Amino acid sequence: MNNEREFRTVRGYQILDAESKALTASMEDYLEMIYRTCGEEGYARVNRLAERLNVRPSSTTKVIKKLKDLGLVNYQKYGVIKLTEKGKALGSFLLKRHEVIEEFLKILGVEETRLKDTEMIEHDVSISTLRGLYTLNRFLRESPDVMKQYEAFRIKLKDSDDFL
Amino acid sequence: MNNEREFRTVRGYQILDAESKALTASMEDYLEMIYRTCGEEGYARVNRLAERLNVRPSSTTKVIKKLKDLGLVNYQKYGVIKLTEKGKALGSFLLKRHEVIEEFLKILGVEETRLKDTEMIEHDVSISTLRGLYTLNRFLRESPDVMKQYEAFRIKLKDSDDFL
DNA sequence: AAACTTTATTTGTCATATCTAATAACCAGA
DNA sequence: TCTGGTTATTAGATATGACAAATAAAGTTT
Repeated sequence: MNNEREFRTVRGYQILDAESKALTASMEDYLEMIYRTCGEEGYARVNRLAERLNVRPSSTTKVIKKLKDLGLVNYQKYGVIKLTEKGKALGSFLLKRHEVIEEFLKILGVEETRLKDTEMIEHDVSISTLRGLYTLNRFLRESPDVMKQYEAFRIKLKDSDDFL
Repeated sequence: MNNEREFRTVRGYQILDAESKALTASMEDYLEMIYRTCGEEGYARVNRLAERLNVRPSSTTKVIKKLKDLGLVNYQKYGVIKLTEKGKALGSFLLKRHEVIEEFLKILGVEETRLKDTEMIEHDVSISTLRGLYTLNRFLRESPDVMKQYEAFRIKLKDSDDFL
């Protein structure tokens, strides 16, 4: 048997991805938040981002510089942060991705940890998985009867709980 | 409106989690692989783990030491690695979690990147999400008719593709 | 038991992503 | 225009998790 599937540590993938020039998870978080903030407030600033992301302004400055180097934002020292076209496109994808995952977790019935789970998971889903989630969301959204069956099943299982 | 949800970067959560003494993603990978390997081969060794995880033995040594400090494995220099009772319990949970996620991705129709996605996502799901996935897997597994509907829906959507 | 092979450890490096403390630039009111 | 408050940057520190190269211990073979 060649049952040796290619396992990797998470960090292994991060290194792999960094080589193919994608954003890091952290940069994705910042970009997504810039996109949100520009949408809601017209522009973004270091302190505002830091506040919304629960990090220090100094950390934010560093990341903004990287995003600028990648041509995703326009920015100069002490100024406002705005997205380039490229940044808007990416930002909009990131936000959409977030929403797809969050909707899915809502369907699953995750309440308490939904935002946290979304923020953890969003960086790690491939396009393929994301499409799958999107499709499943739609399927369940558009089939209320199935959704009802599912909810009934969930409740039924709640007591006869053989896992966890 | 107090619409200020508590956003965090991934690293933000990692730091939060580290304080509550959980394993890091990396340590989980190693522990899961030790569990697999002990199951399949009776025991684990540094080189074997390094090989299966696609890392270097030197990296492995470091992590094994940490797992030992946490009371999850028995190990001494140049020896074999075995799980403590605590380690077995955790390892078994980690493997189960892996399987739940992988089954779900299979249902979603993720093929190419299924293993990779699983390995990325598994560290990031809460118990609550995991339960949800487990339940959904069972629901779909036990309702072949719904599964068929879902597959039909997926195929129908494939052409009229309004997302990605 | 000496030589050779396999296995594992040590040491030092690199990159990411955070933080704190000190400093600098900007801006508005008196 | 000076000056105080806000905003942002810089510099230096810490932690994680990976790597390679050199070294050391253990095991095997004759």
